[in-house]
Amino acid sequence: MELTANKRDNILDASLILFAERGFDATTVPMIAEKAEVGAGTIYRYFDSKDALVNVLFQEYVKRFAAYMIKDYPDSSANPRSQFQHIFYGMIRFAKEHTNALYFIDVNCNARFLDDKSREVFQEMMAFLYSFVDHGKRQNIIRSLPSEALIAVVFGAFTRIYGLIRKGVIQETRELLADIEQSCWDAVRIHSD
Amino acid sequence: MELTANKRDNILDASLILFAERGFDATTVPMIAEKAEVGAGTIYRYFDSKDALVNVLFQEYVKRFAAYMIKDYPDSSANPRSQFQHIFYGMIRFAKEHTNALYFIDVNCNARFLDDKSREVFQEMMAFLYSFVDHGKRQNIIRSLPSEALIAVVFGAFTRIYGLIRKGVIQETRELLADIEQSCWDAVRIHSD
Amino acid sequence: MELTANKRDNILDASLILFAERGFDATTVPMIAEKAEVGAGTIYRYFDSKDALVNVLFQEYVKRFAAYMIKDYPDSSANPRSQFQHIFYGMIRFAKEHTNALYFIDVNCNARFLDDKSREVFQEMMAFLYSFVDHGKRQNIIRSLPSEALIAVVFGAFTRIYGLIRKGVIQETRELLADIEQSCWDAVRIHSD
Amino acid sequence: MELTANKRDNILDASLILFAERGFDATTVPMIAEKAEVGAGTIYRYFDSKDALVNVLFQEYVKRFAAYMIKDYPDSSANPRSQFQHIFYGMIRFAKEHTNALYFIDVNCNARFLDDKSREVFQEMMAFLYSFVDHGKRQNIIRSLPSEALIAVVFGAFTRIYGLIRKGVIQETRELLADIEQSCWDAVRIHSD
DNA sequence: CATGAATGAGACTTCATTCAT
DNA sequence: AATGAATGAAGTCTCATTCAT
Repeated sequence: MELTANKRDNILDASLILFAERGFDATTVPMIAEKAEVGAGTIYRYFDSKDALVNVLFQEYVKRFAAYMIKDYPDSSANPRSQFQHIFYGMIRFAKEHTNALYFIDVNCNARFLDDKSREVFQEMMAFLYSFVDHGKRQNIIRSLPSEALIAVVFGAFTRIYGLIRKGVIQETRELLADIEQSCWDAVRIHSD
Repeated sequence: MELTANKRDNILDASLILFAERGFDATTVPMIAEKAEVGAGTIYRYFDSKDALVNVLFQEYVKRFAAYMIKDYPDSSANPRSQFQHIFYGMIRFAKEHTNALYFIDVNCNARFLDDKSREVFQEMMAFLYSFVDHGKRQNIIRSLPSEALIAVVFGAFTRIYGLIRKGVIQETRELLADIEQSCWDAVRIHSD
Repeated sequence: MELTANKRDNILDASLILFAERGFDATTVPMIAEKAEVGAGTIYRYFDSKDALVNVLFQEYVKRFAAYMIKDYPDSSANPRSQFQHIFYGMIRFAKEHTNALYFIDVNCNARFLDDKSREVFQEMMAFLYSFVDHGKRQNIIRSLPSEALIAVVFGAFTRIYGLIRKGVIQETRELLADIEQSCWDAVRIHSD
Repeated sequence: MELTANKRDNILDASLILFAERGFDATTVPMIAEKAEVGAGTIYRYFDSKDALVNVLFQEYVKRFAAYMIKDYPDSSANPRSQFQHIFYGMIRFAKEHTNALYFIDVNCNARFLDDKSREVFQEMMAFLYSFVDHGKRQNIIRSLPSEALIAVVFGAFTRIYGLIRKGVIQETRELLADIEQSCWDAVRIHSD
């Protein structure tokens, strides 16, 4: 009868689009229901509350995002430049496939509606990035700024860029992405000149 | 009667703090009234609606932000490096004095509740940045990426950094800010090495 | 297949417990289904609606209650004292075997969800009690108060007592029940002293 | 502008009528609002929730009920007969002035929605009745049945009678009330014959 | 027959806005 | 001019009932 995999996924997909477009508070449960093509009550068969829904969504995508970056990550013997490239292209792949998700994570990673589990999952992902930055700093290849700041610079720049792509302001070409990658690397690395 | 400048400013100040802390939709008019120490009805003497209030707030701070960057801006004969520095330290001065405002502008610059006037004011500010970037690109000093992308990188990085400062994660020292400025410049400039 | 008599009885049993514990409006159909160990939809194979269910339940137990009192009832030549005793011990037997039912009937005998049939069945039972009271009043053995009032006194006292027993506040001993019976008889009979 | 004392009282009055007529769960907040002639939202200016409202109502009337019985209560040197009469006529006065309240207290004194405070207030009232019963039992004037049972008999009978009066089934005359009082006293006293 | 996922009407509650004071 | 009590539209969530399996 249903062509789509299942209703739970429809609800999550619809939520992601709406939360990214309008924000959590401006998105109503009936809006989600309509876009997911389910009854409003159905949402409560899959999620305890609107809050629970947004937390599940956050956790699922943060985990997936982490997976994109961690998969095939060069081991610690690799040089930070190639590690950075790996991470950055993982971010790009994730952003390409889940454009709204990246924006959603970025905007809401400090939201008051996130529960402990969500914060924990987010911190785990950040921990991975901290370890990369620390490694690069120890090798005198990455600037000796606070790790949080370095990550913020790259993450902030990257999500902004994908915001522009999402809105169609700029075109996502292989060349552009390579340039942005270089630009971000230049922002965090130590320059010899 | 009142010792404070006036009620209108109290309302704007209270709104800014709450909108930055909780977001527009999660902030209620009575919350604003309480923090502003006025009656809820009083807010409607100064602003037509909650929407009108947030638009006035947005416009006032965008204008002020622009003013910080534009004031004493080196003329077009100056080199892009010093222009960038001027702009960046203008952003820093604004962020120092109006921490919440910067975050508020950043998060809401695409919000659905902004009216035409707000979008226009924001675009005016952006236009100033475009002109700077274009100038630098013509001189082969700034990378030949889309201007929107270059601005996004700097703005994204900068607001993220101030988010961390606002939350107390990192300390705002003269040294840190200089390093961040250099980092952002390295992100947009063309490298000779 | 099933060891229990049948699903219809399971549903009625579960309903009785829940309606007595929580009341009709605070009992949900899924609650009944769970306690009856049937699917929620199954309830609608046996009863047209939640309202129909509660009416069937009410009617079945009122009829059974009446049967307990009427069975072996001393004929009209018997004296009212022994008739009263018969009725009272019928009530006790019913209450012992269907504690929840007595409370359920008592609380809901004027409920808005009862249909005409239920009211009729209840009135039939009351008619039997009226005839007993009238008989006793004609013999100057029962007080010349309105029959409704006399029945209310005994019924009110009795159900309250069984409420206490149900909750475990007092112990149901043969002696206590005899005392209560005497107490209730003293409430309705004419005293010679 | 308003002729009625105030809206809070209107809300409590309307609630009492509806809770008595339909029960707590079958009464909706808009129903209360309509009967109280206030907006639905107004109810929440005076009470935190529907639950809070019903608890306030319960406590207020239980306290008032206790006051009716306790006022001018004959001291412990008085005989139990006159004490009983005092209590009973206190109940009658309360029931006359607050017919719905008595029924409401009676039906809901074990309701799941009552909070600790409500149960406490109710127990305080019951404690007064226990002390009367115990006093009478010590003097061999009241039957040596559990105090809970004796109170239940009188309370059960009395509320049932007032239920009939409320519904207009029987007329509330001075004579009837005197007879009922005697009847209830006969139910609890020790008989010499 | 039996099930339980799905539904949507309607419940409780919040909050932007009005208006009598 | 300033207030805050009052409002009711609209939000989140529940649950009696249906129906495809």
